[in-house]
Amino acid sequence: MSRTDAHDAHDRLAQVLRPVRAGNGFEEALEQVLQVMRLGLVPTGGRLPAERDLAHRLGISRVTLREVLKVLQEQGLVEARRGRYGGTFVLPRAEAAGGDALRRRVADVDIEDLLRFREVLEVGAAELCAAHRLSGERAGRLREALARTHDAPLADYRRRDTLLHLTLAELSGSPTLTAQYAGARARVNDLLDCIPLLVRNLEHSQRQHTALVEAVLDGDAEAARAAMREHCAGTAALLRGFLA
Amino acid sequence: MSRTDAHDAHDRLAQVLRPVRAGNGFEEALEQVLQVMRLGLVPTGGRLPAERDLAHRLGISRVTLREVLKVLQEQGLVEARRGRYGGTFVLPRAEAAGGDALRRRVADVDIEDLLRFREVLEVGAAELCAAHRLSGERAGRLREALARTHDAPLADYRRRDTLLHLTLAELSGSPTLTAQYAGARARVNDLLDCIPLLVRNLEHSQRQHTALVEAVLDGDAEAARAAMREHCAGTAALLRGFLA
DNA sequence: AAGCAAAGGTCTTCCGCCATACCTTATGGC
DNA sequence: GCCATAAGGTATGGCGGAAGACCTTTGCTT
Repeated sequence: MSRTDAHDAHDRLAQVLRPVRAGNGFEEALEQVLQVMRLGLVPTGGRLPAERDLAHRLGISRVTLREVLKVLQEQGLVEARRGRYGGTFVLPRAEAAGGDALRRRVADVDIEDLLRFREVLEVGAAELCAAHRLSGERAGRLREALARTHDAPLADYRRRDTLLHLTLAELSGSPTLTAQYAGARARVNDLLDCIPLLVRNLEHSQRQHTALVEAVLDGDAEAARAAMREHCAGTAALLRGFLA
Repeated sequence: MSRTDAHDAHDRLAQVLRPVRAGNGFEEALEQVLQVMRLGLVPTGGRLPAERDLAHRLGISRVTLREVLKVLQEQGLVEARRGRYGGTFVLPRAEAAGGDALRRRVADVDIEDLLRFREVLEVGAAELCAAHRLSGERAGRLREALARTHDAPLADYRRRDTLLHLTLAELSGSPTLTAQYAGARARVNDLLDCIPLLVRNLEHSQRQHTALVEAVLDGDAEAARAAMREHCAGTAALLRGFLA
């Protein structure tokens, strides 16, 4: 083994060998539940899965999950209701709520890393979808998701936007890609929560969405990729501008 | 919340809420160490990081790591040497060794998912690298990695090929992308280990590598993307052909 | 030849998390 | 109006894994 080889290998080990569990099980579970809320998969007022179910899905014990939910309750993010048809419900975000936690999370995000990774996933998903030529039912889901962003009240725009992109990721046909995108998008949403929502950007975004969906449905991979790249570049520029 | 909305959310929760720890810490650590070996980051005869160091990097205790290493020793994959300048060394693969484990791992891989995800990452990395216009030192690393695949003995080709692609991923400037690619590539290598290595494919692969690197160094994003997509499609077709 | 340093090998203590069972509350159906 | 049911709330015992100190081996350095 040459010297260069050894050097390369050493550097790479550092990149590949990552902690097998980021923090303890509790923290990871907390991140996941927060992710579900940040992605808007459970909207304000909606109910999270029952504790037993959720714990099972996350692969943790109910005791640990309840630790997580306790924290979320204390932060005023969710509310537990007892009795049949009870559950854990997502509360409307009380502005300041979680502000500290948010700022802390955002502080140690590598923004360039995130934006690049996100772009790669999104552009790739768009291209795959276009190349597949989405079948009727799937094309319908995409159109539906797009339409929902159009008649969205301002307060729900981010959520429906997220859902549109998530739909595209799903339709790419790679569950791994979907999961990775979900994680990346949750982090992007954290960043977006730190900057103002400008109506002008929103309109621009709408046009790009429309062009993107059309390209995908036309099976025009080139155009789909270009549209998505432009769309991502827009968000990226916005975030870099406000946060850099 | 409309019915459709609820339905979507339910389906998506299943995709996003994944077990917080796939198996126990031991199994995850085993996967990671195997990954390092499968990627060829530590070549045959090479030494893994010291136990204390490795355990620290993986975020597990030394006791647990030693469980992992014990298994690898029993499988004849590594050898422990005591004393100063001792360590855990990777043994030459004794053909049958790990064959069972390999077949088991391969059996429950979603091949389409993996190949799609891999293509997205690779194509994205190539495009990012081309768009960045690699600086001198970084361009040098890429050229170096390419040259190493050219004068590779057949037995070491897979490893150097992996290292070339890994270099490209690194140069994309997104650590997350690098890490994800490493994981995906380790799984791809598992699949490749199940099929014969054809010299004809290898030559073809070489030409594609050369074209790819040239495009990247030229800063021609279009060409880089096209070259990489073709390259991935080649491997994918090969794997689908042999394993489908 | 002595000894120091760096590695693997061993042991003990303690905490976190899991599994399980059971209690309490609220609602809709009979 | 009762009560079955589905949800959250509580308590207990057991085990896996983390932390850290220590022992043993070996080879280079002086």
